[in-house]
Amino acid sequence: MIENLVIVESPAKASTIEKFLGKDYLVKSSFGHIRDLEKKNLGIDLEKDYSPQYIVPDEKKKIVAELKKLAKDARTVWLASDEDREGEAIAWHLFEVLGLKKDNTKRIVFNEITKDAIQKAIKNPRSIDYNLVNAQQARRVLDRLVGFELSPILWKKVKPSLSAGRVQSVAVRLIVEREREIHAFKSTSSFKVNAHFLTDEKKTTVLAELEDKIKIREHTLAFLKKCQNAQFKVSDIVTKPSKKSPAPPFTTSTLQQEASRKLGFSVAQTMMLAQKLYEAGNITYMRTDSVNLSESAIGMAKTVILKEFGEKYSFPRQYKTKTKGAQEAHEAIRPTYLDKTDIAGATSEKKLYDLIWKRAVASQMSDAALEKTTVTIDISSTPEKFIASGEVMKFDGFLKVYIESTDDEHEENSEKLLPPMKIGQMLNLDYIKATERFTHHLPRYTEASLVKKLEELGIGRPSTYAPTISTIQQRGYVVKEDREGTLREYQEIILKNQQITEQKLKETTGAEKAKLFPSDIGMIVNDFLVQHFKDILDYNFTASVEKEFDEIAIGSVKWTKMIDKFYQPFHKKVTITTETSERSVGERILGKDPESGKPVMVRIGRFGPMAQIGESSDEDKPRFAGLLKGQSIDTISLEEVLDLFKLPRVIGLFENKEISASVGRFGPYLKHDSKFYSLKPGQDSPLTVNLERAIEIIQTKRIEQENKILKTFTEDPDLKILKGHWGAYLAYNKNNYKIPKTISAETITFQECQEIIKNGPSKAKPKRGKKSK
DNA sequence: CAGTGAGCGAGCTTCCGCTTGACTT
Repeated sequence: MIENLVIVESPAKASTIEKFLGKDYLVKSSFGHIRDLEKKNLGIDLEKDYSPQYIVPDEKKKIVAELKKLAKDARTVWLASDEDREGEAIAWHLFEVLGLKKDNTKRIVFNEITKDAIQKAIKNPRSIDYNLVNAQQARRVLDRLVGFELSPILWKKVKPSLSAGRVQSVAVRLIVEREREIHAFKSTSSFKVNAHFLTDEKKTTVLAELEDKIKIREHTLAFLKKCQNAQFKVSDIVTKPSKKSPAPPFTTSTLQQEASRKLGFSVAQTMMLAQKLYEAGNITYMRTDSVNLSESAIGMAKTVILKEFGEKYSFPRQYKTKTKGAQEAHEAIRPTYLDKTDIAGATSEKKLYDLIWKRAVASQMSDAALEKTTVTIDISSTPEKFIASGEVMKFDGFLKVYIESTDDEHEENSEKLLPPMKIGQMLNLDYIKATERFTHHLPRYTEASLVKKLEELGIGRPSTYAPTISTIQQRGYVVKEDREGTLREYQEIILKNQQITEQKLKETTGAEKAKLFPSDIGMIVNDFLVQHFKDILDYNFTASVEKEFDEIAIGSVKWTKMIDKFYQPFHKKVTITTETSERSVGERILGKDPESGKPVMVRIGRFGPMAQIGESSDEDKPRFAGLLKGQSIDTISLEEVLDLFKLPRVIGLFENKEISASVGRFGPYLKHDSKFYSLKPGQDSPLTVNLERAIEIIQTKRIEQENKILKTFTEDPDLKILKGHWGAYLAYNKNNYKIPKTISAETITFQECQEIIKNGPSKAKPKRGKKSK
């Protein structure tokens, strides 16, 4: 007989709580939800008021059986799942599936894991909140209806196996629209004019910027001419105090952002490391939308700050969550023990822990006090003014520990220390430099900045940010890529020693690192969905249904009513779209082929993005060509398409044989002496690669091939021992054979090789990414 | 492996949110 059985959601949480509760309590974990809608079918009975058809999935059967057995023997069962919509539903599913009884089942909640909080919860049990449960059922059913009715339309109208959903489709939309904004963006340039002055002592320089940028070169030159014999006088000095406050401790989303900005971690990587830290007991729960810290954590932080930095640096504070739709079932992410500055583990874990520690500690520290000084400098020959600004830190406060990063890629930290100056003081001009600067488009999303945007829109939850980002990449809607920048020319005009000189310089622009780009399929699917299901793709759709879920949660709306109101018009739209909409292949007609006069178009074909000259109905067949990597249906020009039809292209002769370049099933390649040599997309293009470079590629590949060979045999020159990615293997007649571990690749004999060949080639790789049933 | 781009149609794909391992290569 067990006195008390407590069920929580996470096993790590279970073991912590067990310590607080003592031997009369057995604490177990449900490992999240224990049942869900049927996997294969819709799982919702549309004839019976949307009645959900729940099943316990196979992987949960074992844990359910165990909990059932324990619950039967327990005097009291405490359902201690999280205090939010999903947590309440978990408690209810447990109640139903385990066959619990009302009189000995108690529902308790706590949103911080401290002894006090848990004991207080035990003293204040309640019963299951069915309104909250119904809000969750509505959420679950709505997501299923949307996902399972939209996806099949895409299978019919675009491509099989695609998917759509309330969260993922909006995430893709953000990326598609940002990409189009970027393409529509026209950069303009203007001249930023910086003056470098010397103070009387000629020891320190003062950097000042002209108030307004100058649009064109001629005006810039005219301005510099005016400055040639001018005098420069300090006309005003304004000093203003300012302060900076620390950021709140981490939530899942802000942790993902900062780990990306400061440590370069992907969203998935951050979560995996945080999970490890959590399981080792080093940090609190890592999937949270709350910035709340427990009283004891605030106390611990104070002790640490007093000891490490002194009283001036301590400033305990409690933060309020501003995030849309936050459920706040947990604390913010923080070290479990704030006095622990270092942990055992891998370097990456240590780095992430350090970040979490700094952010949490800094959040409990004093504001930084700054003093901003703005100096206005008059020019005797013209009314324009130079402005020098500087910043002095009067007290570092939390900045001693932690500075939050931003996503701004073009940040210029011009705030510097200024030497002492007086109003009326004359300054000596060292030189003036006018540099041509360009406006830049909005940045492409990174994984982390996309998470930030989704959170702002109230779309998705801490537990789904990382999976959503991986889903939209897996479906091929979005790719994470680096892109090389292009060289751009800019002008610089300098006035020094009364002389004006001009020069042209070059800089790289538009380079991207680990950014999210939409694919052709991503754009086509997005356009299709936006066209036919505008309301669901609306950025405010989630926010508005969340409001309705809230109504259900307080009991003022019946959940099936809400679903019905949504589903009736939605389903009608699904039916109409299925019946009436065209197949969507993203076709764009670019113009006419100057040679034949036939129309030139691009679209998605059976094997991906392609270009076509002529209609399929024409007497002579249309001509086809695949698009190159990096080209997009959305943006490719007629010229670029016509270039594609120049392939295969003969480049020249090498060793008396022709080298030609083309694009095939596996990308661009060179062909020489009936051997193939892949071209790296982005590095060499089959349209432009020259003979010299082609020969270089062929010779490099030959050397690589040479190095791969570990051993050959005089008995049969076709039989080779090669060095592969996973070690040595045997190659013969275009088949590869695994060498048994009992035989060393170095001493293998010809006889042994023949033995291996007799046993047949190594099996083809099994299909990935699918769990067999 | 490297020329494709059509059509027929079996059987399959798919959502969002809670949670962790157990599996290859």
